[in-house]
Amino acid sequence: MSELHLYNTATRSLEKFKPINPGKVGIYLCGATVQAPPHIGHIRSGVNFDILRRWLLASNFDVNFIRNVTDIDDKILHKAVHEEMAWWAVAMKYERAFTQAYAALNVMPPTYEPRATGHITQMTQLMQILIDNGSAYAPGNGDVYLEVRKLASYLTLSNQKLDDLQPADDADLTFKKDPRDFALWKAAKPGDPSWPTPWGPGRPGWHVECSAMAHAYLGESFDIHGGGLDLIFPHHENEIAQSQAAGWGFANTWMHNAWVTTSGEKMSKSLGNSLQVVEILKKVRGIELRWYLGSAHYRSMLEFSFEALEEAAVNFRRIEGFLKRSSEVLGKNVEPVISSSFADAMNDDLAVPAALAGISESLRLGNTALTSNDKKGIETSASEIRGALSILGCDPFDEVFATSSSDDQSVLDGLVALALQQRAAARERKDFASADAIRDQIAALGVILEDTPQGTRWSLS
RNA sequence: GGUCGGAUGGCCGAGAGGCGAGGCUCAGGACUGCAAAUCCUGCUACACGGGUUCAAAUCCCGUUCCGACCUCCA
Repeated sequence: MSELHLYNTATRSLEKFKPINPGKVGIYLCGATVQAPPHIGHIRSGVNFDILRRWLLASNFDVNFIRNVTDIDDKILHKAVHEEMAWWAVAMKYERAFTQAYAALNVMPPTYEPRATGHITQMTQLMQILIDNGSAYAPGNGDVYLEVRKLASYLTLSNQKLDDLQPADDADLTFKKDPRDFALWKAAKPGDPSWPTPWGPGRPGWHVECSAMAHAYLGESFDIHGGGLDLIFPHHENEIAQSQAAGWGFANTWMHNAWVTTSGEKMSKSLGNSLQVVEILKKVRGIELRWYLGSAHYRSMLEFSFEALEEAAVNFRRIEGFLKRSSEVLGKNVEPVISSSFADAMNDDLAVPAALAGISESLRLGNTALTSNDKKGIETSASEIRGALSILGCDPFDEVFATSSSDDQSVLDGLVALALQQRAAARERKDFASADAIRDQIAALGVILEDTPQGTRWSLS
């Protein structure tokens, strides 16, 4: 069996994964800043790292998965004014939207989901450490800044040089020692929410919450830190700066998922090209959207189109159809099995596309076995496919995807069976006109029939 | 200006010196009362120009085009 290798952004290379504590993995994923409903780019990140998590679990690791919610920032405050709601109501509204989207796509709830506003104490402690050791300064206006020029290793993740950065146009040097120093803490402005600190009332800057919360739940050093590519700079760079200036080792492996793009461009609200998860879910099921988002390699840009989405959905239904037919023929749901080819692909930096090629092969063999009623062959293929789908979070037998209640189901089963008896009788007497009429009529109601050597099977369209 | 990524068949999407990834579409065939489903066969691509090599989509040099980040971003 191969061993897990992951691409580490920090070293720009594929590395063999070595957990700090044998058998355990600590992961921190930058979750949502809850200031708008999630679009499919946000949820792709959730899906990609959920696949990582499921693979680690399947590889017998004990996974501590922390995904934060940043529930206080400039945009949330702006949105609160715009929507005429309290800032905390805005944050909760969109946090729920994210939670619903994660659930619809079968993204496992994190081990813990810390909110920034619940960790002001930890942030204050971190800032105190940084001020005490001279890494940060409070110039007296209520802000606290990190002095980036003092850090020898600053910008190593993004491989940039401090002097090459374009200084922000609006950098205010009244209090900052260097325009590139960033705010750990922002002094309270009238009307803004604030929390007391030794340096005055204020609210967190963007980056400090992740350092404080990662430390709180994962310790000074942990295994994997993840997020979108666009977080490399400044967010992750600044997290490293704060944490390492405090003397913490911080993350060993940095993983970044690529974006969902439209017309080659990153999704964003300002471009008007963002696609909300709730909108897409009107066209395909959650499991199908997940299949689509998870099917590309996590480090590759995924160029969104409705055609590609539909193609992925059709492809998934084909696999799903095989599993359902298999369970009918075998009279049971097969147990998931991880094939060695699937394991090899996943161990190679989560090479889902390569894994998918293996699923196609199993599907072909499985369908052939189904035709020849080779029960052993059916079970082997179905098990391997189900095993792969369970890691990808797309197992159609997973109870989270169950749609109708068993009561409704039994009524439906009975009614369709009645129609099938009528049609079978018509076919028996070679009255194909009547048989086809029955098929057409129930097709109009959304029930699709397929005649097989084992009899007629039906499914909802 | 600095940093990072990309360009692969009609479409989607892997690969990273040699063994035609895979899927979708399309065409033909098998099976079938018909349909559906399924299987089989066919469709041999790597932005451009040089170079290295027995061998290049892959490595090197150059070019074009596209995108991202540079303190709001998944």
